[in-house]
Amino acid sequence: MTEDQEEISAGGIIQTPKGVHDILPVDHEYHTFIKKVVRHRLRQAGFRRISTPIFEFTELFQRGIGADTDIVSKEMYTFQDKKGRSLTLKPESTAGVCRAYIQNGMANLPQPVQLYYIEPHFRYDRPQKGRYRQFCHFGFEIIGESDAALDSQTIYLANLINKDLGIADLFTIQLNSIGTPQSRKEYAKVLTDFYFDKERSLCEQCKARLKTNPMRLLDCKEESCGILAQIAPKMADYLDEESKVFHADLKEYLDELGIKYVENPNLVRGLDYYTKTVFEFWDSAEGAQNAIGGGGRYDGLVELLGGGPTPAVGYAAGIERIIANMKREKIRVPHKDVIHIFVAQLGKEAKKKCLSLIADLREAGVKTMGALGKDSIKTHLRLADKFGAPYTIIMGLTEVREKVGIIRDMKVGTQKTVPYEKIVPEVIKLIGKENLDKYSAGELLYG
RNA sequence: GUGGCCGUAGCUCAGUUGGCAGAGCAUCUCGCUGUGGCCGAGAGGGUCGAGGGUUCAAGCCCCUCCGGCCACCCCA
Repeated sequence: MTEDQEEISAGGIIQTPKGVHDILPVDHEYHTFIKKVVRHRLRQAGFRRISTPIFEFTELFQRGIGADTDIVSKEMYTFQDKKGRSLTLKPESTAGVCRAYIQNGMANLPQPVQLYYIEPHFRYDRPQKGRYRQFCHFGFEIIGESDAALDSQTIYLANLINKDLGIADLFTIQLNSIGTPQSRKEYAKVLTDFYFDKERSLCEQCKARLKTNPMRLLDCKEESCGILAQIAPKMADYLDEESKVFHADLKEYLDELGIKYVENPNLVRGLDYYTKTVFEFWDSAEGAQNAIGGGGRYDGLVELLGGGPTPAVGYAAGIERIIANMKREKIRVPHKDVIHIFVAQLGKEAKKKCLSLIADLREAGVKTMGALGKDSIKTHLRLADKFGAPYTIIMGLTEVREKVGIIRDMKVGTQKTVPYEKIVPEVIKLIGKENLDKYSAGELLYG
């Protein structure tokens, strides 16, 4: 097969590349609903929305996420622009949000700065259900203040959103503290020393991890590695005093909020920038470690990216995974993609009359469809039925001549003739004022 | 990146030891020229994921690739 053909699998028909897909109208019902919940809950809590660019300089992610992490070392979509600069499609948003915080001088805003985002992200990974090369994350960040109460708020909000989505009970909150960078460095050294003469018993991957990120050895699933992890020195014993107090405070606040969590001393997280608090929402099913969301504190990131010392905490979750879970639980979401009325017409004069009638109905907030390209009453009624319209307006030459219209109740099959100018008010009465789709963007302000 | 299962119409799937590519649903048309659903008749829609090989003959056997799913890895 030639290179050209590799990306095109079916005789000239171009398909989507591996791991990406269309979001069709039925899936947008979920996306829209989830975004609505996220926006609502975060707006209530004083967060404001931010969008960072889809691509950034590669260095942002290398520095921010960590060059040795899986994300950076093997999962990024990196390319060069025409001037040879290395750019990367964003694999996550926290680094970009911190860059934006610095670049836009947000340190001069009242602290902490609370931001949220709903954005597409990209990772070159082997696809599976709920795991795609382009995926949508929502997330939020509290930047500029350090207090365990903020961490508790972050976890609370994440859990609250899950509750609104009907999936909170499916997930267990895994919680850990990985300490300050200093204490982590010390602990990493202790671990490295512990494993020094045991390297032969480790799996190939762990041998490599030992040099890059020794804490990763703790959650390896290989049997021999697992046994060693059991007797390895514990992070908790090497936590600095500050982190210990911070973690104890956080647990106190979570208890106060009535949030259940599981302490997981082996929870590490794949991104380098975390400090102290780390947490993930894990599938409660036995043995499952699939996460729909995770986050933690990253007090060093802003400084690492060239800003001043700025503590921060945040959370992010995958929308496709949330949808997969909602579907598995047979949770359906309300949506407004239903029409109120179908306008059926016969003959050119009627069609002309219907054009303004359709416009008037829509202006009044009645969701209206017509089949302007077809010319048979039978076809029109059949379409009205297929679209599930509760009412159909029928206009023919007779009605145009008599300046009336027929309103047909599709469920009962009865119909009545009303004067043309009474059609809109009559329809509104039938649909119910409260069900109208009135669009208002709010008053514009000038000057 | 490693291993396994899978790929036939828009959807769900039959297709026998290799022998003319099928069904149900959906779509469109007609029966019914201005009245939907039900019913009946008909039509369109496929290079059987792609390419190559074996064979008189391949949806079926062999190889490669593409794609989906699952387990790793990792994460959201």
